[in-house]
Amino acid sequence: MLTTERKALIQQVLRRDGRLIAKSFAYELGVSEDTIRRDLRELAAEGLLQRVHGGALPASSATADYPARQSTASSSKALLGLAAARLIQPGQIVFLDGGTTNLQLARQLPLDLKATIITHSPSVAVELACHPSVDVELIGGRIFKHSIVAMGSTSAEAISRIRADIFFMGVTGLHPETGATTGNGEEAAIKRLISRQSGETIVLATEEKLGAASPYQIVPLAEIASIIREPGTDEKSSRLFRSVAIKVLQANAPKQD
Amino acid sequence: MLTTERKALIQQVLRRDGRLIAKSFAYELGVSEDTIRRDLRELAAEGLLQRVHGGALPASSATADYPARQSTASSSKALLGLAAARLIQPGQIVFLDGGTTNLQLARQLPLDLKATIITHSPSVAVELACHPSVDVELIGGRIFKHSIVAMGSTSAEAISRIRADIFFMGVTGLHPETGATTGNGEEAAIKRLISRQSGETIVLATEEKLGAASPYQIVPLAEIASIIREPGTDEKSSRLFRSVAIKVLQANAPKQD
DNA sequence: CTTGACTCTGCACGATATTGCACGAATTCT
DNA sequence: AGAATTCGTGCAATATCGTGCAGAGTCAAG
Repeated sequence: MLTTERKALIQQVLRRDGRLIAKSFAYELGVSEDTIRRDLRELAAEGLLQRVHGGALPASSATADYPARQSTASSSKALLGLAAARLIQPGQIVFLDGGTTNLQLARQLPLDLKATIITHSPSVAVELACHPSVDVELIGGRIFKHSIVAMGSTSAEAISRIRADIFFMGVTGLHPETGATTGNGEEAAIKRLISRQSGETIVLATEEKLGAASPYQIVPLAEIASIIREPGTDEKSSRLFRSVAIKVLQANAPKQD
Repeated sequence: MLTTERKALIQQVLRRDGRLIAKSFAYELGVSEDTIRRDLRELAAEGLLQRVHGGALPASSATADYPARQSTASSSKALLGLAAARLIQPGQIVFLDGGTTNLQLARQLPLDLKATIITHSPSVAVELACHPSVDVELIGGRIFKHSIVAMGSTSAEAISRIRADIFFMGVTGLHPETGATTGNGEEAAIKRLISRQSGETIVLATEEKLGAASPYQIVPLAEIASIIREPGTDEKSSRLFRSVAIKVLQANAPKQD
């Protein structure tokens, strides 16, 4: 049994079961617990999993991660959402990605907007169900619990039959060289597909995502039409993106209206 | 059971139910109350929940949202949901209809249940996204805003490719002569389709629906396997349904556990 | 072919974490 | 007020962890 092989297996088990018990896994593989523990320690050092007493959990498991992010839904995301919502023209077909920022966008849609919103996020669909005039088209598929969106072949097929005018894409990183990135390979593939089915792709980027990079590339920067950033973001990075012909729009500071 | 995992579970239950009883949760997990109390204390120290006598509540922010959910979830629907959740065997494929009663059902699924839940209700999908062990398959389609479920030809096509073991169907009327009925023709058609793709169809009926009829028939009584009714419902009507070979199960009255 | 450097693995052992129980204090219910 | 829970702490048993160390295997240079 190769070390690398074993480590791959560990990550596979984590993805499958969402947990790994050091003791039982060692027995299963016929190696000592020490070896497994060593593997776990090393993988944890690389940030590939979360080491806990007794075994390991996925790095950013569905168990702890999403709700934590949910609570970070700050007012800046609402501002981004509002700025994005204003870009939508009546009658357009808009694809809304999952994630808290896009959920904010859904919440900010003008109540008199007539448009078709397509989404693979059940949360966004629920949010829009009480909007009086937009049509909502839900993409089905297997629910990916980490980010609560539909994924898999069913989703991909449904998406491939649709052409949207705008895609508001959620990312976890946006970097001049690595482009738009996210933390999951399959997720990246789905986003890429949606992006290519859409007239233009717009990224809503909170400050911490600008200049950051995650493991999986969705698309290179060239395929992104615009970036909407928070007010107060460092102007330097914006210039960097503008230099590759991307529009960088700044969300307005809060105003009394 | 890893300690970290258990703590994550505690927070999940808190988000799901809005509260946690130390004693019953300890029993549910098969650990001592001391262990749970210790966890609660530690989580409280991190500000992740609010410790109260007998158990815990979500950390302040979410507390406000609990009474809201509590009110929409009348206790009788929760009871119906619980009774229904117990009918699901591990490994089964279950189709969950939309509606508040089925949302309750989703909320009541045992945390250790391994099954596949299919639904065309984004609300149910969101609710189940934080369930640790069920797979969730979302049916896409145009969102019908009145009942917040996906409908239309896309949904019908996706449904027709699936065979489920059980279908928990929401209805607005259940009458010995008109059968199961609902208020919208297209909705009735979709429910009928799901019912015919499923091994058995089970209706969760709150008291006001028994003996009532709505404009559109979904299926005749003969195609319904069981009805789950609230405790305290008039026994006469149950006999009527039993006479056409339908099992009528009664949800248990609340018990102290 | 031999030697030496290197890696991987399993074992030993002290350190640390977790758990369940006991018991008195605090809280809630009646 | 009195009974019944629930709570918190101390404690002992057990499980798990991390580290140092030695043997086995690998590989490349000599």
